Amino acid sequence: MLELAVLGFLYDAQLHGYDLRRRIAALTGHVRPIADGTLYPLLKRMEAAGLLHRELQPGQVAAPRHMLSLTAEGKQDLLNRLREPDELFVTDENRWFTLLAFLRHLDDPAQQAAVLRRRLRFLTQPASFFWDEGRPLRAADFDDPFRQGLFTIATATTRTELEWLRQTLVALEPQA
Amino acid sequence: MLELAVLGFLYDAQLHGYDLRRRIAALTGHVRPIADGTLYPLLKRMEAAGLLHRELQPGQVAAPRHMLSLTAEGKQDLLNRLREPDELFVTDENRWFTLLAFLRHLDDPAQQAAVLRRRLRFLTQPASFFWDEGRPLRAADFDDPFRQGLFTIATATTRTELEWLRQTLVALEPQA
DNA sequence: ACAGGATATATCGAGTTCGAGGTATCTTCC
DNA sequence: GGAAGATACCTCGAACTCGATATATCCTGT
Repeated sequence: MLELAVLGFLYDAQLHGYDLRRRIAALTGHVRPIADGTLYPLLKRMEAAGLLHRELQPGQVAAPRHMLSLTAEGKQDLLNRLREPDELFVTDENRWFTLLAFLRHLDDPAQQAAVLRRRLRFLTQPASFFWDEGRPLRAADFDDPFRQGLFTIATATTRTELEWLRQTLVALEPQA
Repeated sequence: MLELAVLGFLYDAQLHGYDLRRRIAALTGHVRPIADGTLYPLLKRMEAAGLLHRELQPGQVAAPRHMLSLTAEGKQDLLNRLREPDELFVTDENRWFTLLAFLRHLDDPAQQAAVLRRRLRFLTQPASFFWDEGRPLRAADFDDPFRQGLFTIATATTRTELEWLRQTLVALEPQA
């Protein structure tokens, strides 16, 4: 997920690590300020893999910045990840949102639609947070307000997303 | 998060590892079937820490089951985690949902309300997925449908949750 | 003049997680 | 009778993440 976010942000603009870090923190939900010890080694790995290019820009504001940009290979890698995301990116809320943030980079509406269809398929499968003997439990099966809240929030989210998905698919698939 | 889920499920009933694994997979969103290699070592660590008790139940259905239950210390540990969750459990969607699933075990309505208030405080802070020069960007700042969808879904979710939080707080805090 | 905080990058060790592989039993279907 | 698949547990190495620690500059307030 982190790699996708790095690639996605750099597709638009050159950034330095510190800036990248703030943007990723905001995107993944203000929520999960990724550690220095995670980001900088990741950037080195990605540079070593030929996805990133690094350019030293001495003393702009404070310490010298390492301006990062995508190589041709890095751009291609981003597009591949967007076109054929791992199943986890379709099923996991956080990863799916990260993918959505950058799906516009995938230039072909048909390919964008195909990704949305995978999410649609996932969301329309029967699901529940709790099961008893193979039977899915519903909000009415609980008397505590917290699990009811869980269901209330999840249901509202799913309904909103399904509505958006269907509308957007109509716009992306002109005649079908 | 995993530890909280293990403690939460075992607070209600004895379970064996395999069953626990299915329940956790369903709760964390069908989405993230945790690996054997994660769960079993975790259970061993928790047993070594005195949180779990293990009892061998030979050949019920297939291989012998290790029925797990909470020790007194394990129950206390769950209640502590629910009463004073780390900040990440308040801000990260997945963790917060896990916490919500078991908040009923915390018997005191005042303590439950205090936890909900922390979430309320977090959700009412200004937030955005994207920023430009310190200014939060809004849905209208984007012309691609995917980022607009991101905002649409997030807004709907937050509104639903805020409504639920406020209603539930009224019920939990009788006169205040 | 100097402290504190933001900017900016980096490394290291400890702890976690994943994925692949292994073992064994029971049930179902052909 | 045998294969396949679900049940049930386990270990190991590779990879990753976090938190602590370090360094250095610039800006702001006192």
